Amino acid sequence: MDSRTRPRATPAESPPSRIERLCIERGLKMTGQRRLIARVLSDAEDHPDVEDVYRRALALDSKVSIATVYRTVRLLEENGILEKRDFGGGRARYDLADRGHHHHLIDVDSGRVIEFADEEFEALARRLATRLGFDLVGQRLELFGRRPAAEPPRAPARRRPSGTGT
Amino acid sequence: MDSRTRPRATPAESPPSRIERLCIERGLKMTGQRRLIARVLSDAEDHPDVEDVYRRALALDSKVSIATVYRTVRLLEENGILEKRDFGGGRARYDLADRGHHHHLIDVDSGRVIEFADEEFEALARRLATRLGFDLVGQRLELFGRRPAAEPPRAPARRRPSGTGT
DNA sequence: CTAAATGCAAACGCTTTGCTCGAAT
DNA sequence: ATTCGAGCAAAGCGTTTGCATTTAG
Repeated sequence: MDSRTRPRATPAESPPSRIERLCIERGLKMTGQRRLIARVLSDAEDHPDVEDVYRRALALDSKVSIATVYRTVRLLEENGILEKRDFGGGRARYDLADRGHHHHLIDVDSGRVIEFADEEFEALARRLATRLGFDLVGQRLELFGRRPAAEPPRAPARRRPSGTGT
Repeated sequence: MDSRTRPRATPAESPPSRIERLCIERGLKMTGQRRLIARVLSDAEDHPDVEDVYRRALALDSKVSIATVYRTVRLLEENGILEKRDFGGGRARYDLADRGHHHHLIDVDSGRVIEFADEEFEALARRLATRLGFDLVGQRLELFGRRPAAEPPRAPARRRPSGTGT
């Protein structure tokens, strides 16, 4: 609230994040909190859920409400900037849309998420849809895996494995 | 409450449903409502959500609470009798576990769900996991498709397309 | 200046749970 | 008789929304 945080005075503060640029391109009104959220998401290398984004945003500048994060994340999704993912467990996760088509392998022991893409799978998916009499308009592939027993899994990680991904 | 509904007097009422048999095998206590829910699920050829099950159960005998449906469905899942599916949209859907490994194609216009299985995909999934350094312990494949424009889709069916599937 | 975004708290939809009463074994 | 299930209503969790205030363009 005082001078230390310096809300949004100098626009030359820091270079616009990738998402911020995309927002401007699309003519979205850029508020301080949108810029903040845009940065958090641009910098994210994982698949944060809304609360992750909220926490990281607070850590950077502190003055966003979770409602705004929800609204912004939805706005970005509607504008094709973000993609909403559903890995089960209630929370929605997000990642940049322009990272291209990819799927996920979830390490069931650590909760870590690995991205991958595969041509062969794309082709197979299309073939399967066709065989069933449909045009493929979307797909979702998730693999759940476990590292082959090298060391005994120390922490089965129950609630909220989130966080680290990639 | 009165004689019309005849709660659970004669055990010879009707032959036990498949799920009821499985429950008995596993030594689960069989109450009237469990028998009822077991029948609804055994007869279901689609992927009902809890409320579907609840409604169908009420239609058959009327005297179950939705809490019991939730509890029973969870019990059955924990006993490997049911599988919980998440097709997005908040509601969990269920189907018999012993229908074997299969995947789903969701008709995005009608919400209808088509099941299919594919050897080639299974093999590919295993290969992908291996390539990433994991043992495959689970997978989820969903295709979203649209019938090639033969007739214009009459009802885009937004909320709760549920119901018919297969 | 005007339309739109934010914050806050209340509302929401699905699911779970605490507690008491009733039923299954 | 004893243990476990059922019913009901309240609570929980992630997400959305109404409304008054602030802000971007």
